[in-house]
Amino acid sequence: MQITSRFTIAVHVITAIEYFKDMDRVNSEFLAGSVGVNPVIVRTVISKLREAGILKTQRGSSGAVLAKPLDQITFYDVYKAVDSVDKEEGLFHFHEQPNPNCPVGRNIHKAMDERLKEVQRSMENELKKITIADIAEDIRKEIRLESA
Amino acid sequence: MQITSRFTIAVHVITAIEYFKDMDRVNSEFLAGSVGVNPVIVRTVISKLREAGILKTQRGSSGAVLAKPLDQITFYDVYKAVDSVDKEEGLFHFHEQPNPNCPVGRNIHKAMDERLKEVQRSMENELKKITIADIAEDIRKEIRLESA
DNA sequence: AGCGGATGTCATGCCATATATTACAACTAT
DNA sequence: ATAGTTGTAATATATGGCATGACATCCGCT
Repeated sequence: MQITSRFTIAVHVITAIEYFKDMDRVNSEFLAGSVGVNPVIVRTVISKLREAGILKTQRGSSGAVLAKPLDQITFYDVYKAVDSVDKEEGLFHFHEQPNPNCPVGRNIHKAMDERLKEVQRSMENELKKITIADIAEDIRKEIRLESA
Repeated sequence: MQITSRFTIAVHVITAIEYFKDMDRVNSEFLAGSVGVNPVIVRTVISKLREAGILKTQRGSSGAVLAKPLDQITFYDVYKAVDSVDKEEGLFHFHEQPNPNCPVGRNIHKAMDERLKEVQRSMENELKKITIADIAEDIRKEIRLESA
Protein backbone atom coordinates (compact mmCIF):
# COMPACT_ATOMS: atom_id res chain seq x y z
CA MET A 1 0.00 0.00 0.00
CA GLN A 2 1.11 3.47 -0.77
CA ILE A 3 0.24 7.07 -0.11
CA THR A 4 -1.80 8.41 -3.00
CA SER A 5 -0.07 10.20 -5.84
CA ARG A 6 -2.47 13.06 -5.11
CA PHE A 7 0.20 14.12 -2.66
CA THR A 8 3.07 14.37 -5.12
CA ILE A 9 0.68 15.84 -7.66
CA ALA A 10 -0.25 18.55 -5.18
CA VAL A 11 3.38 19.40 -4.49
CA HIS A 12 4.04 19.50 -8.22
CA VAL A 13 1.05 21.76 -8.80
CA ILE A 14 1.99 24.24 -6.09
CA THR A 15 5.56 24.37 -7.32
CA ALA A 16 4.42 24.93 -10.89
CA ILE A 17 1.92 27.62 -9.93
CA GLU A 18 4.72 29.53 -8.29
CA TYR A 19 7.25 28.86 -11.03
CA PHE A 20 4.94 29.96 -13.82
CA LYS A 21 3.08 32.65 -11.94
CA ASP A 22 4.08 35.41 -14.35
CA MET A 23 2.97 33.44 -17.34
CA ASP A 24 -0.37 33.71 -19.05
CA ARG A 25 -2.95 31.02 -18.62
CA VAL A 26 -1.59 28.80 -15.95
CA ASN A 27 -4.90 27.00 -15.87
CA SER A 28 -5.83 23.47 -14.91
CA GLU A 29 -5.16 22.27 -18.42
CA PHE A 30 -1.68 23.72 -18.48
CA LEU A 31 -0.90 22.28 -15.05
CA ALA A 32 -2.33 18.92 -16.07
CA GLY A 33 0.08 19.00 -18.99
CA SER A 34 3.04 19.49 -16.70
CA VAL A 35 1.95 16.87 -14.20
CA GLY A 36 0.78 14.37 -16.78
CA VAL A 37 -2.71 13.72 -15.47
CA ASN A 38 -6.24 14.70 -16.33
CA PRO A 39 -7.21 18.36 -15.78
CA VAL A 40 -10.06 17.28 -13.53
CA ILE A 41 -7.60 15.65 -11.19
CA VAL A 42 -5.68 18.90 -10.99
CA ARG A 43 -8.87 20.79 -10.29
CA THR A 44 -9.91 18.50 -7.46
CA VAL A 45 -6.44 18.64 -5.95
CA ILE A 46 -6.54 22.42 -6.19
CA SER A 47 -9.99 22.38 -4.56
CA LYS A 48 -8.56 20.56 -1.57
CA LEU A 49 -5.62 22.95 -1.39
CA ARG A 50 -8.02 25.86 -1.46
CA GLU A 51 -10.12 24.39 1.34
CA ALA A 52 -6.93 24.05 3.35
CA GLY A 53 -6.09 27.70 2.79
CA ILE A 54 -2.94 27.00 0.82
CA LEU A 55 -4.01 28.82 -2.31
CA LYS A 56 -6.83 30.88 -3.71
CA THR A 57 -8.74 30.51 -6.92
CA GLN A 58 -11.49 32.28 -8.72
CA ARG A 59 -14.25 30.62 -10.60
CA GLY A 60 -14.18 31.59 -14.23
CA SER A 61 -10.86 33.34 -14.24
CA SER A 62 -7.74 31.42 -14.89
CA GLY A 63 -4.92 30.84 -12.45
CA ALA A 64 -4.51 30.13 -8.78
CA VAL A 65 -2.57 32.28 -6.35
CA LEU A 66 -0.71 30.95 -3.34
CA ALA A 67 -2.06 32.14 -0.02
CA LYS A 68 1.25 31.82 1.79
CA PRO A 69 4.92 32.13 0.92
CA LEU A 70 6.50 28.88 -0.21
CA ASP A 71 8.56 28.44 2.91
CA GLN A 72 5.41 28.38 4.99
CA ILE A 73 3.84 25.51 3.10
CA THR A 74 5.11 22.25 4.52
CA PHE A 75 4.75 18.77 3.08
CA TYR A 76 2.58 18.05 6.08
CA ASP A 77 0.15 20.82 5.16
CA VAL A 78 -0.16 19.41 1.67
CA TYR A 79 -0.38 15.84 2.88
CA LYS A 80 -3.24 16.72 5.21
CA ALA A 81 -4.93 18.90 2.63
CA VAL A 82 -5.30 16.20 0.02
CA ASP A 83 -6.32 13.45 2.45
CA SER A 84 -3.30 11.34 1.66
CA VAL A 85 -4.36 8.88 4.33
CA ASP A 86 -7.65 8.07 5.97
CA LYS A 87 -8.42 10.70 8.57
CA GLU A 88 -10.24 8.44 11.01
CA GLU A 89 -8.11 5.36 10.98
CA GLY A 90 -4.72 6.80 10.38
CA LEU A 91 -1.76 5.38 8.52
CA PHE A 92 -2.26 1.79 9.58
CA HIS A 93 -5.30 -0.19 8.70
CA PHE A 94 -6.26 -2.38 11.62
CA HIS A 95 -8.00 -5.71 11.00
CA GLU A 96 -11.54 -5.04 12.02
CA GLN A 97 -12.81 -8.07 13.82
CA PRO A 98 -10.39 -9.43 16.37
CA ASN A 99 -12.25 -11.99 18.46
CA PRO A 100 -13.51 -10.49 21.74
CA ASN A 101 -13.68 -13.95 23.26
CA CYS A 102 -9.96 -14.41 22.83
CA PRO A 103 -7.68 -12.74 25.38
CA VAL A 104 -5.25 -11.76 22.66
CA GLY A 105 -8.00 -10.74 20.26
CA ARG A 106 -9.73 -8.42 22.67
CA ASN A 107 -6.54 -6.66 23.77
CA ILE A 108 -4.41 -6.46 20.66
CA HIS A 109 -5.97 -3.20 19.57
CA LYS A 110 -5.27 -1.46 22.84
CA ALA A 111 -1.73 -2.79 22.86
CA MET A 112 -0.89 -1.57 19.38
CA ASP A 113 -2.86 1.62 18.93
CA GLU A 114 -0.77 4.12 20.81
CA ARG A 115 2.44 2.76 19.36
CA LEU A 116 1.19 2.94 15.80
CA LYS A 117 0.02 6.48 16.36
CA GLU A 118 3.49 7.30 17.58
CA VAL A 119 4.96 5.93 14.36
CA GLN A 120 2.53 8.01 12.37
CA ARG A 121 3.34 11.11 14.37
CA SER A 122 7.01 10.58 13.78
CA MET A 123 6.43 10.39 10.06
CA GLU A 124 4.25 13.47 10.09
CA ASN A 125 6.85 15.40 12.03
CA GLU A 126 9.33 14.57 9.32
CA LEU A 127 6.89 15.92 6.75
CA LYS A 128 6.65 19.14 8.70
CA LYS A 129 10.36 19.73 8.22
CA ILE A 130 10.10 19.96 4.45
CA THR A 131 8.63 22.96 2.67
CA ILE A 132 7.72 23.63 -0.92
CA ALA A 133 10.44 26.28 -0.87
CA ASP A 134 13.00 23.48 -0.51
CA ILE A 135 11.61 21.78 -3.59
CA ALA A 136 11.37 24.98 -5.62
CA GLU A 137 14.97 25.78 -4.78
CA ASP A 138 16.19 22.33 -5.79
CA ILE A 139 14.36 22.59 -9.06
CA ARG A 140 15.89 25.96 -9.86
CA LYS A 141 19.30 24.49 -9.10
CA GLU A 142 18.69 21.59 -11.44
CA ILE A 143 17.52 23.92 -14.18
CA ARG A 144 20.63 26.01 -13.78
CA LEU A 145 22.74 22.88 -14.11
CA GLU A 146 20.89 21.92 -17.28
CA SER A 147 21.82 25.09 -19.07
CA ALA A 148 25.41 24.98 -17.92
CA MET B 1 -4.42 5.26 1.62
CA GLN B 2 -3.34 3.00 4.38
CA ILE B 3 -0.85 0.32 5.22
CA THR B 4 -2.46 -3.07 4.74
CA SER B 5 -4.09 -4.82 7.67
CA ARG B 6 -1.79 -7.72 6.83
CA PHE B 7 0.64 -5.93 9.09
CA THR B 8 -1.55 -5.82 12.19
CA ILE B 9 -2.76 -9.32 11.37
CA ALA B 10 0.83 -10.52 11.35
CA VAL B 11 1.56 -8.94 14.71
CA HIS B 12 -1.61 -10.46 16.09
CA VAL B 13 -0.69 -13.89 14.75
CA ILE B 14 2.83 -13.86 16.16
CA THR B 15 1.57 -12.71 19.53
CA ALA B 16 -1.10 -15.41 19.56
CA ILE B 17 1.30 -18.14 18.52
CA GLU B 18 3.47 -17.28 21.46
CA TYR B 19 0.59 -16.83 23.89
CA PHE B 20 -1.04 -20.14 23.03
CA LYS B 21 2.11 -22.10 22.33
CA ASP B 22 1.39 -24.71 24.99
CA MET B 23 -2.09 -25.31 23.72
CA ASP B 24 -3.12 -28.05 21.37
CA ARG B 25 -3.93 -27.26 17.78
CA VAL B 26 -2.91 -23.70 17.31
CA ASN B 27 -3.51 -24.06 13.61
CA SER B 28 -4.44 -21.58 10.93
CA GLU B 29 -8.11 -22.08 11.68
CA PHE B 30 -7.69 -21.34 15.35
CA LEU B 31 -5.60 -18.27 14.63
CA ALA B 32 -8.08 -17.12 12.02
CA GLY B 33 -10.73 -17.32 14.72
CA SER B 34 -8.75 -15.06 17.00
CA VAL B 35 -7.88 -12.55 14.29
CA GLY B 36 -11.29 -12.62 12.65
CA VAL B 37 -10.21 -13.32 9.09
CA ASN B 38 -10.17 -16.24 6.72
CA PRO B 39 -7.72 -19.08 7.50
CA VAL B 40 -6.15 -18.66 4.06
CA ILE B 41 -5.19 -15.11 4.95
CA VAL B 42 -3.49 -16.39 8.08
CA ARG B 43 -1.65 -19.01 6.08
CA THR B 44 -0.36 -16.53 3.53
CA VAL B 45 0.73 -14.14 6.26
CA ILE B 46 2.49 -17.01 8.03
CA SER B 47 4.12 -17.95 4.74
CA LYS B 48 5.61 -14.50 4.45
CA LEU B 49 6.77 -14.59 8.04
CA ARG B 50 8.42 -17.93 7.41
CA GLU B 51 10.20 -16.62 4.32
CA ALA B 52 11.48 -13.77 6.47
CA GLY B 53 12.83 -16.20 9.04
CA ILE B 54 10.55 -15.02 11.81
CA LEU B 55 8.91 -18.36 12.43
CA LYS B 56 9.03 -21.95 11.31
CA THR B 57 6.24 -24.21 10.18
CA GLN B 58 5.90 -27.77 9.09
CA ARG B 59 3.68 -28.92 6.35
CA GLY B 60 1.08 -31.35 7.62
CA SER B 61 1.70 -30.89 11.30
CA SER B 62 -0.12 -28.22 13.19
CA GLY B 63 1.40 -25.15 14.74
CA ALA B 64 4.12 -22.65 13.97
CA VAL B 65 7.15 -22.03 16.15
CA LEU B 66 8.87 -18.69 16.48
CA ALA B 67 12.42 -18.63 15.19
CA LYS B 68 13.52 -15.82 17.50
CA PRO B 69 12.66 -14.57 20.95
CA LEU B 70 9.86 -12.00 20.99
CA ASP B 71 12.12 -9.12 21.88
CA GLN B 72 14.13 -9.70 18.74
CA ILE B 73 11.17 -9.39 16.42
CA THR B 74 10.59 -5.73 15.65
CA PHE B 75 7.58 -4.14 13.98
CA TYR B 76 9.94 -3.31 11.16
CA ASP B 77 10.78 -6.96 10.61
CA VAL B 78 7.10 -7.81 10.40
CA TYR B 79 6.31 -4.81 8.25
CA LYS B 80 8.97 -5.76 5.75
CA ALA B 81 8.05 -9.43 5.88
CA VAL B 82 4.44 -8.97 4.84
CA ASP B 83 5.14 -6.38 2.14
CA SER B 84 3.13 -3.71 3.87
CA VAL B 85 4.22 -1.24 1.24
CA ASP B 86 5.47 -1.58 -2.29
CA LYS B 87 9.13 -2.59 -2.25
CA GLU B 88 10.15 -0.76 -5.39
CA GLU B 89 8.35 2.50 -5.07
CA GLY B 90 8.30 2.95 -1.34
CA LEU B 91 5.74 4.58 0.88
CA PHE B 92 4.85 7.36 -1.52
CA HIS B 93 3.31 6.77 -4.88
CA PHE B 94 4.74 9.22 -7.35
CA HIS B 95 2.65 10.38 -10.30
CA GLU B 96 4.14 8.57 -13.22
CA GLN B 97 4.21 10.91 -16.15
CA PRO B 98 5.52 14.34 -15.27
CA ASN B 99 6.13 16.18 -18.52
CA PRO B 100 9.81 16.03 -19.56
CA ASN B 101 9.33 19.13 -21.68
CA CYS B 102 8.43 21.18 -18.64
CA PRO B 103 11.28 22.39 -16.44
CA VAL B 104 9.27 21.66 -13.32
CA GLY B 105 7.96 18.36 -14.67
CA ARG B 106 11.36 16.99 -15.53
CA ASN B 107 12.96 17.90 -12.21
CA ILE B 108 10.23 17.38 -9.65
CA HIS B 109 11.09 13.74 -9.18
CA LYS B 110 14.72 14.43 -8.44
CA ALA B 111 13.76 17.21 -6.06
CA MET B 112 11.34 15.13 -4.02
CA ASP B 113 12.78 11.62 -4.08
CA GLU B 114 15.50 11.84 -1.49
CA ARG B 115 13.31 13.78 0.89
CA LEU B 116 10.47 11.30 0.66
CA LYS B 117 12.87 8.46 1.25
CA GLU B 118 14.06 10.26 4.34
CA VAL B 119 10.48 10.47 5.61
CA GLN B 120 10.06 6.78 4.98
CA ARG B 121 13.32 5.96 6.73
CA SER B 122 12.25 7.96 9.72
CA MET B 123 9.03 6.00 9.93
CA GLU B 124 10.83 2.72 9.55
CA ASN B 125 13.28 3.62 12.27
CA GLU B 126 10.35 4.20 14.55
CA LEU B 127 9.05 0.76 13.68
CA LYS B 128 12.40 -0.72 14.61
CA LYS B 129 12.00 0.54 18.15
CA ILE B 130 8.92 -1.58 18.84
CA THR B 131 9.10 -5.32 19.39
CA ILE B 132 6.47 -7.98 19.69
CA ALA B 133 7.66 -8.45 23.26
CA ASP B 134 6.31 -4.96 24.03
CA ILE B 135 2.93 -5.96 22.69
CA ALA B 136 2.87 -9.32 24.43
CA GLU B 137 3.70 -7.64 27.71
CA ASP B 138 0.95 -5.04 27.31
CA ILE B 139 -1.56 -7.74 26.56
CA ARG B 140 -0.61 -9.72 29.64
CA LYS B 141 -1.01 -6.58 31.69
CA GLU B 142 -4.45 -5.94 30.27
CA ILE B 143 -5.48 -9.50 30.96
CA ARG B 144 -4.32 -9.21 34.54
CA LEU B 145 -6.40 -6.06 34.91
CA GLU B 146 -9.44 -7.83 33.53
CA SER B 147 -9.40 -10.49 36.22
CA ALA B 148 -8.78 -8.01 38.97
C1' DA C 1 0.61 -48.57 4.51
C1' DG C 2 -3.26 -45.86 5.11
C1' DC C 3 -5.88 -42.23 7.35
C1' DG C 4 -6.89 -37.79 9.39
C1' DG C 5 -5.40 -33.33 10.00
C1' DA C 6 -2.55 -29.55 8.40
C1' DT C 7 -0.17 -26.59 5.41
C1' DG C 8 0.97 -24.20 0.90
C1' DT C 9 -0.94 -22.28 -2.91
C1' DC C 10 -3.90 -21.40 -6.82
C1' DA C 11 -8.05 -19.59 -8.86
C1' DT C 12 -12.04 -16.87 -8.51
C1' DG C 13 -15.08 -13.38 -6.97
C1' DC C 14 -16.28 -9.24 -4.68
C1' DC C 15 -15.55 -4.77 -3.11
C1' DA C 16 -13.22 -0.46 -2.17
C1' DT C 17 -10.49 3.06 -3.95
C1' DA C 18 -7.56 5.69 -7.32
C1' DT C 19 -7.53 7.72 -11.47
C1' DA C 20 -9.49 8.93 -16.17
C1' DT C 21 -12.92 11.05 -18.65
C1' DT C 22 -17.20 13.32 -20.13
C1' DA C 23 -20.37 16.66 -19.17
C1' DC C 24 -22.18 20.78 -17.61
C1' DA C 25 -23.63 24.57 -14.53
C1' DA C 26 -21.65 28.69 -12.49
C1' DC C 27 -18.76 32.36 -12.97
C1' DT C 28 -15.31 36.19 -14.80
C1' DA C 29 -13.30 39.22 -17.87
C1' DT C 30 -13.42 41.47 -22.02
C1' DA D 1 -23.03 38.20 -25.04
C1' DT D 2 -19.09 35.33 -25.68
C1' DA D 3 -15.05 32.79 -24.77
C1' DG D 4 -12.55 30.77 -21.33
C1' DT D 5 -12.36 28.72 -16.88
C1' DT D 6 -13.49 26.65 -12.53
C1' DG D 7 -16.18 23.41 -9.52
C1' DT D 8 -18.32 19.24 -9.28
C1' DA D 9 -21.16 15.31 -10.38
C1' DA D 10 -21.56 11.00 -12.79
C1' DT D 11 -19.54 7.23 -14.86
C1' DA D 12 -15.94 3.99 -16.32
C1' DT D 13 -11.80 1.42 -15.69
C1' DA D 14 -8.03 -0.58 -13.28
C1' DT D 15 -5.76 -2.15 -9.35
C1' DG D 16 -5.31 -4.35 -5.13
C1' DG D 17 -7.05 -6.30 -0.73
C1' DC D 18 -9.59 -9.70 1.27
C1' DA D 19 -12.89 -13.79 1.19
C1' DT D 20 -13.52 -18.21 -0.16
C1' DG D 21 -13.35 -22.85 -2.14
C1' DA D 22 -10.50 -26.33 -3.84
C1' DC D 23 -6.80 -29.33 -3.75
C1' DA D 24 -2.09 -31.22 -3.89
C1' DT D 25 1.35 -32.06 -0.53
C1' DC D 26 2.98 -33.48 3.58
C1' DC D 27 3.29 -35.17 8.64
C1' DG D 28 2.11 -38.04 12.64
C1' DC D 29 -0.13 -41.84 14.24
C1' DT D 30 -2.14 -46.21 14.35
